[in-house]
Amino acid sequence: MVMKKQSLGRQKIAIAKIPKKNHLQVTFSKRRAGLFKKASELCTLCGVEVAIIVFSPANKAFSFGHPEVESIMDRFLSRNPTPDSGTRQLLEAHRNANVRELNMQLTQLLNQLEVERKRGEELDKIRKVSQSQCWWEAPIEKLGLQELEQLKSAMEELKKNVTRQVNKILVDSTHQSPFLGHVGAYETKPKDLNLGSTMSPAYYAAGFGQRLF
Amino acid sequence: MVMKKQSLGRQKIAIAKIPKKNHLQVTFSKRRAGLFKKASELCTLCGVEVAIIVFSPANKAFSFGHPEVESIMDRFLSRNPTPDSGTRQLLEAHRNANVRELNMQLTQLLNQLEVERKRGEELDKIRKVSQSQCWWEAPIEKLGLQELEQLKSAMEELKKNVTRQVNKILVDSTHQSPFLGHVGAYETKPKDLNLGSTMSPAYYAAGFGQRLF
DNA sequence: AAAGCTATTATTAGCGT
DNA sequence: AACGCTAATAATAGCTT
Repeated sequence: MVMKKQSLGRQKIAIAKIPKKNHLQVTFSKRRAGLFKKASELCTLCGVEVAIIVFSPANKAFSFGHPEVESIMDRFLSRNPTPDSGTRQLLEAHRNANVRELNMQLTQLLNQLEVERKRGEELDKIRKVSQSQCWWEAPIEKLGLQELEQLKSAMEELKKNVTRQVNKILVDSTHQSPFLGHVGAYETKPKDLNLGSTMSPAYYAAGFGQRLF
Repeated sequence: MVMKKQSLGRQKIAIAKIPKKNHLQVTFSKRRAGLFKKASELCTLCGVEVAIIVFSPANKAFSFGHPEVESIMDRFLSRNPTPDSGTRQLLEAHRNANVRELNMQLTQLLNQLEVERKRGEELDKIRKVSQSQCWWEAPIEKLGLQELEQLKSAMEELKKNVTRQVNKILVDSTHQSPFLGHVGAYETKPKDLNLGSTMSPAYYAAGFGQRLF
């Protein structure tokens, strides 16, 4: 009796938009729940206030709030005077700082991308060369007459070279001259995206508010 | 020499308010970062909008927003009874146009980078295989004695095959086999490596709002 | 406080149902 | 679409620096 493996288990995924609609929906639901759970734990563990608003792919609003989304938003907004008050310049400066930061990340990424692209091309080239050098590996029956004769003489030449080389090494080896080729490895440094942060106080535990429109 | 175990690693904790102040602060920072990261991933994976506001134990406000905390809050509030901000959103939108643009580029680049990285890995793998299959392609000076002798006998065998084949074709051609009349370009069909690389068309990016008051 | 380091626990991707 | 399962990845508690 053959038991097939039930599942490969969790697979690594790239953080990029999920193309398949239904798959995306499932992931959205699961991860939204996970996010709200994390928020809830943060509230309980640290006694802080958290509000989250999520607009789903179907444009529906989901919210989490402890103790209340609205009160937290109000508090937040009251600390963020509408951009016609005196703090505007501060916010402006801050925003500019963000822009600068983003620009830096952008530049860094462009450089990285260039490196990776070059590397990709390099490897493409290697692959191409390797394939063109290996054309005679194809079934011999497929070769044309001219090619076969070319191959034949190439073979004979190569055989001579090889024989010569073998003899050379046999001679050299009596003189103990070993050497090894070394292939350098590439090193990439993906540089983590930096999560920004700041601060504030509060208490209590979590509740899930879900709104469907 | 006795090495004491460096750490017990992660320990299970109950989800209840952490009593030790400094410990709580550390946990708050770490988990807040984790929460924002999760939110960012949700944004990217599902192309949705998320806003988070957290008031820290020290009463400081931290926020995460994609694309912008304010715009999401406005959208949320406009669906709920609290209409007091109407024209602000437009100003905000304009003000943040370039930030959004940068964020988009950033995400696009991140996605591209991921694809290129994958492609690089793929080709690395191929190269490795290719090298192990084609070790004899390396400069002949780098080959070891054993490899050279292997190569030599392979060459001899190949030469025999080639000679035999050439003769066969010569004989056939006297019988006017029409197949071999032309010596055209040899066509390889290397079976293009199919990199399933549909790029996601750049969706928004996570913006990290950072406020210091 | 902030950053690094594991040993662990927690989350979740890809399946079935 | 929601739930269960499980192998695997990801997050992080408790330390050290």
